[in-house]
Amino acid sequence: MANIKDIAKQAGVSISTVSYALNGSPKVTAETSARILAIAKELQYTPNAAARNLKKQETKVIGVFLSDFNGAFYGELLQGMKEGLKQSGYDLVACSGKQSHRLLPQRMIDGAIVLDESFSSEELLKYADLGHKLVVLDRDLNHPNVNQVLLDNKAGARLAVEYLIELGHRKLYVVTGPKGSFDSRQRLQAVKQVLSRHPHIQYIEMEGDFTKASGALAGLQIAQHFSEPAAVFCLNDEMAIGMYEYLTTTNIRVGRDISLIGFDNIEISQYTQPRLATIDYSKQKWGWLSSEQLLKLIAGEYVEHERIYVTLIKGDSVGAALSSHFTEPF
Amino acid sequence: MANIKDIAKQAGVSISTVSYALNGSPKVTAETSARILAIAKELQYTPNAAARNLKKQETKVIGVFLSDFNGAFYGELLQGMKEGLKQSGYDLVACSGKQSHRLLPQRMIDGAIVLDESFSSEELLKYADLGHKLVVLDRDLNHPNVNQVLLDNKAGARLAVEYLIELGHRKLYVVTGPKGSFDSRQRLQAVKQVLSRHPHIQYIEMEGDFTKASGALAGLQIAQHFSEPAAVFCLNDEMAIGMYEYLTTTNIRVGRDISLIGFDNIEISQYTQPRLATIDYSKQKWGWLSSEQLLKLIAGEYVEHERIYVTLIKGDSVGAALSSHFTEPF
DNA sequence: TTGTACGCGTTATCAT
DNA sequence: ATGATAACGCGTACAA
Repeated sequence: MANIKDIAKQAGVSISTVSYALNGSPKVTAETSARILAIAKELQYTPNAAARNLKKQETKVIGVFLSDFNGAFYGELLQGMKEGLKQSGYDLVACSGKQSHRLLPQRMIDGAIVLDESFSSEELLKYADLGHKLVVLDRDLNHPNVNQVLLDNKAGARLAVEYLIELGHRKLYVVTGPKGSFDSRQRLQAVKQVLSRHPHIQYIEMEGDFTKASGALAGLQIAQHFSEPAAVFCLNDEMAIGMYEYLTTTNIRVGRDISLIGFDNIEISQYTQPRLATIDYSKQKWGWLSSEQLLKLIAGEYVEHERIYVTLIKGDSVGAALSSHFTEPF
Repeated sequence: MANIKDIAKQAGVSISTVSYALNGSPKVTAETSARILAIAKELQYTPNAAARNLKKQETKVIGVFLSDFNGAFYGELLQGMKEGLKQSGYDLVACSGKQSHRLLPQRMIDGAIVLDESFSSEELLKYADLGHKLVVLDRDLNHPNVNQVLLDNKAGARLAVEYLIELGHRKLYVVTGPKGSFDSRQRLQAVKQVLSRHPHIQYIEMEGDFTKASGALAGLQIAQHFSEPAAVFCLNDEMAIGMYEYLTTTNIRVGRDISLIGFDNIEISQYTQPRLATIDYSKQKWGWLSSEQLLKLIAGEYVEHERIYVTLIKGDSVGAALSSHFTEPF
């Protein structure tokens, strides 16, 4: 593997001349430069990143820490991040697992975007204190070196619950995410806020973990005690899909007996019959904005926290509560 | 950010002593070592990867090049790779896009696993010639620095087609993947091999591109000209699911009018009603084996190409051709 | 154009 | 037996 020294030898010049030529500096004559470039190509020269990183104190790589690589969910997000890095000269690498955290403190990456609940906030703060630049998508973390790009979870949950209430539903199941989840906590908080203004609503909370399986399980429990039409708000689509799939194996009809709404608008949600009502937001934009914010942080620019807005997507998985229920005596 | 020099100053020793202590060398007394370690922790010392990589000529990071981050497909694969790297001291980073190819020649990674048709074989061979270690999952590439871990595509396609033929089907649609796809080519070749032994089978080839949308489109075309029960082999599940979803909106019933089989056994496939017949293989094992092979290549060990075996998963999306068709005169 | 110091950790060599 | 000195890996950038 040829290095800058080999080229210098071949060209009969000093290594600094080679470096200048390779970097397009005007300090080298066009002919010398051309000769050097030709030799570099011939020797298949590629700069050694370690040496360059060492000198420049930067790698031009940013990392994304994900809790896992599953779900069509991440695809769009990462795609958006790449979009935000286009022509910035930065590359993106995705990592998962505690092992790879070392990339940050060891400075193999110039900054990181974090979407991994299992990455503790203490650890993140430690890195931020050491000067590392971070963008977090899944927690509230205030530090000059940390920027937040968060979903407007509360607005989303409000939209969902109010939609159900408007349609006349008076019995609401909510299937939560895992205990540690920031998104789940925020969504649940908003649900409770809305419900505090509607004390007549019967509210049943069920614990899930954002997986399809936990949604199916919740569906099973609801089906077992089914007595009257009800609304179900699964705090993410994954669980809503799990419940939907379970319910199709029963007599309970989604959209008639159970009004089901999710959160995230993942790809499958538009394919269910009837279509799953859900809360939508642009994953592309989320990713794009995150990487952009990180670049600014790295550049030392001032950045304010960003918020990703959400919208309600109506779907026939949610039906109107039958008016008979209103007229029935309690 | 503290470096080894700062620690040496604090401890009143030389930097080499610090280095020895940090690396657990027996050349330093236990007390000195303990003192140094304490100071290192206090100063929150973390080695600079660039400096270490420069000296050691390795990064202990391997890269995976993917064509995109979509599809639940990659999750298990990457999970498997991580498994194969456990306790090897290596970390895994996933990349996508031509931009990030630089990580390999610039030696930011010690080797790479490639599952990206858009990464040209010429480029890969160039890197291999330069001494970089590669494992390819999506092409036939022979080079001492390249190892192949390929699916047994041909066996899978044979299983699928023979299954359909055994059930009496005499009309077969095959929906292919994109032209450049190695997997698609291999599967198609095997299909034709089997069919050459069954000249009486009516064979219709349709071009797809491995996306759900292209499967749906193929389904539309089949539905428009539907006249008699037929079998369809979509060369991946993604397309089969797309077709399945489209067909549910028509009068054509999967498993009765159209016998549908896919390839990959992705997660959704087990949830369709009726269950999608498909070809299964362990994505975990594929990933695990790939990373293991790469580690061996990097270690300079001799490795032979590996093959991932496949099995047939029967499902009610495939039904027996009605015997009436046999007794009918031609 | 060129010489050279620098970034930082590793390790062989030399001195105590 | 301990520990210090210095060379090394490679590219960058300033001074000469």
